[in-house]
Amino acid sequence: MPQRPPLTRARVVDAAARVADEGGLAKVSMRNVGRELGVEAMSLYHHVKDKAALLDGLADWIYTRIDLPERATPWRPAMAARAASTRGALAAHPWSLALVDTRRVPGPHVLRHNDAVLGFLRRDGFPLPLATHAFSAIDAYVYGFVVTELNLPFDPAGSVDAFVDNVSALIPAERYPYLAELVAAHAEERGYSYAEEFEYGLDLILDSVEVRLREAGG
Amino acid sequence: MPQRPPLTRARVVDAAARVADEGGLAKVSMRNVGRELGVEAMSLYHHVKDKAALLDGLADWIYTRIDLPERATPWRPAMAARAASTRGALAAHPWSLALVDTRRVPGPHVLRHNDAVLGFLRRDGFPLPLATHAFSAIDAYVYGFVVTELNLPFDPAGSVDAFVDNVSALIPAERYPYLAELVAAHAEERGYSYAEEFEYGLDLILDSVEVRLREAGG
DNA sequence: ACCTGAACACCGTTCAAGT
DNA sequence: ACCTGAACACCGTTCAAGT
Repeated sequence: MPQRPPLTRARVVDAAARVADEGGLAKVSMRNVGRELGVEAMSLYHHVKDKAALLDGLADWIYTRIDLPERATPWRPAMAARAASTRGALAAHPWSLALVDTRRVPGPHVLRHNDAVLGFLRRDGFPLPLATHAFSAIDAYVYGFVVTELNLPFDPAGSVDAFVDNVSALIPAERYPYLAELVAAHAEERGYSYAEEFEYGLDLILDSVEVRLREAGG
Repeated sequence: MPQRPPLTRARVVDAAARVADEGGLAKVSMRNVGRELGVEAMSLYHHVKDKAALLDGLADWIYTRIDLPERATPWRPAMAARAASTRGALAAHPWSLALVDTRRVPGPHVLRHNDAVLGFLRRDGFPLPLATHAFSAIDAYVYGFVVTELNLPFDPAGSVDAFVDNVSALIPAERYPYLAELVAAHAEERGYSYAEEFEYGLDLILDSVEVRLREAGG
């Protein structure tokens, strides 16, 4: 009786995702992923060509965590929901962004996702060029937002007090007057939320897309 | 007589940038950076705390390559120029994006840059909230655009023919009809340029920002 | 076909030792 | 104060050997 199910490429990639979730991308080594599966590192080479292929697998894996747009929804809330889902998945697995950066061969889940989004817009009346532009702009914005979000010098879910302490130590007002003004304003307002910031920027894009769609007679 | 100038933190970071430019981020090891400077790896530890600090230095270094907005320019072309300069710097040093992802402590050049941009908008009539929103949205878009640009399965500077060959092999039309349609359209048009795509998306954001600025009485 | 152990050429980092 | 060499605990990957 086999103590463990046989290795497959999918099981190897899943294990790598678990290792990355626990210890970050730096901990994803052939040896560590092997250990996660109760197997020697060298066994993995029967299922992935090399470590680069394993990372390609991880880059595709994250797309299994992103919802596809639902057929019945109008395009604007559908795109907003997709953007939120993408942001959530990338933020929940912070290692994934670094991979999206560097992988050059899109995996099957990436292709399926992109095809679905494009199809959704086309069936909802977008001319092909506008669908392309909108898709490209929204995706760029979402990726970039998560980059800056993960890169914040404070925990966005944390308290405003901690935020102020943390940042004002880094930002002397004499040297960076406008950044200091910004920090002070946020400290006063107390309601600053990065989630709101996300939606504000997304609406800037979607507003313009809506104008262009009307101009195109959609 | 000293054969080489004494090590400094700045010289160490410059050397690391050279190593990254030549061989990618993976080649940036303490040993390789040491070799670039004609010095043992262990000597670097007198100038940077550890490898993480060296990477922090690299993440700040890229901002020395990005132009600050010029005082006399109106906000819209100034923001467009800054976006283009940022995109150019990140694309010219592809390793830099992966670092912006993961570093949590902004360096002095990052702070100076952000302060300058914010100040530019404020002096040009932007209320603080709108300046913040615009800055955040533009930066997210630029970062994310470069992510997808570097991630393209073809060389954006290459020929359209190569692009079509490359992509259509990856994208069977039966499985990905909308992606296939997109590829076919681009192949026909022949003029597709990722530079135009960049500006189209940026204009989506800037158009909306302009509307908001007028509403705010700017 | 699938898994393994030893081996090779690398890592980051420590430490005691040199100047 | 600054640089070094040896050492330690890691890497990815190869290869010949096992089942």
